Amino acid sequence: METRTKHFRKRDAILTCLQSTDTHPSAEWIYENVRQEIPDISLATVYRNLSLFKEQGMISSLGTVKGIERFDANTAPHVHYICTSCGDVVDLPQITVPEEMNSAAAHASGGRVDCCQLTFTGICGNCRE
Amino acid sequence: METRTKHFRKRDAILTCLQSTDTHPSAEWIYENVRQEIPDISLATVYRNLSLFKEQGMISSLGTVKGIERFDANTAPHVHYICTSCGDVVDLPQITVPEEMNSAAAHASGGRVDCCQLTFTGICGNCRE
DNA sequence: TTTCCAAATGAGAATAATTCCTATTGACAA
DNA sequence: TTGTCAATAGGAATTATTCTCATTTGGAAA
Repeated sequence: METRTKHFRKRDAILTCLQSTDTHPSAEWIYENVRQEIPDISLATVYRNLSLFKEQGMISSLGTVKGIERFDANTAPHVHYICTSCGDVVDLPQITVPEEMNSAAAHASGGRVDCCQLTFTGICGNCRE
Repeated sequence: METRTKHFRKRDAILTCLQSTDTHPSAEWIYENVRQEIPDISLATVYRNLSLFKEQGMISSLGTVKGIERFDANTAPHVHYICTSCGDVVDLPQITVPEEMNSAAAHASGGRVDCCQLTFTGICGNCRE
């Protein structure tokens, strides 16, 4: 654990919170959680720092689920399963996108490929009862 | 071309507009385009019918690009390339997700898989100059 | 034709996620 | 202590999308 001054306590708390969950949370969720330890944190700070982290490539975003952006501390390429009923997101580490698909995509698009997202959607086991 | 009564002229125009482009447009874009032929159409009608079409499975949504939802008349599974600079979306029909990945995802998640989305992001040829 | 009904719509208000603005605070250097 | 600058809180502003409701429309019954 690096020695950070009080100046960054909140910023660190936001990152730590995201890193310590596998729920791919929203900004609001992170806000509520960090608030448990740091009651005077502001939602704007959460948004500000999340977009800062994202810019720096320290975290990634899954895009929006039901209109709300979801974040992920895992920046390595991996596959997601999203339940369209409850909105839960889980990783599917068993499945990987073959490397040659990336170069195929770069070739086919004529552009540079920075990232690849494979997402399955459906109804999860819980929601089907 | 099915015989629809005049009652559905605007609804049809929205669907036709989406079907006649490969730009994966936003609601706003569709609104502006349909407005060329039908000046008194309202943005609410565009949103209303797009979500109706989506519910009925007649169209699909790519999710949001830069915070704006993008639609697609092609409901068959296919791969997209999104430029993070200009926001353009193109299809990559050359690339397909092997069928066995779907069943693997269903098995790994323990849920039902309804759809699978593979999206590559990067900087397109135009934006790199 | 005239009347009636339900679906479709327009216009603008309402909502909600996200971003912006400004005054304040903490850390550090001079 | 004083000056500076980054980080922040709090709330206002923004903006895509949805909602409300009065109105229009086309079609079918009378």
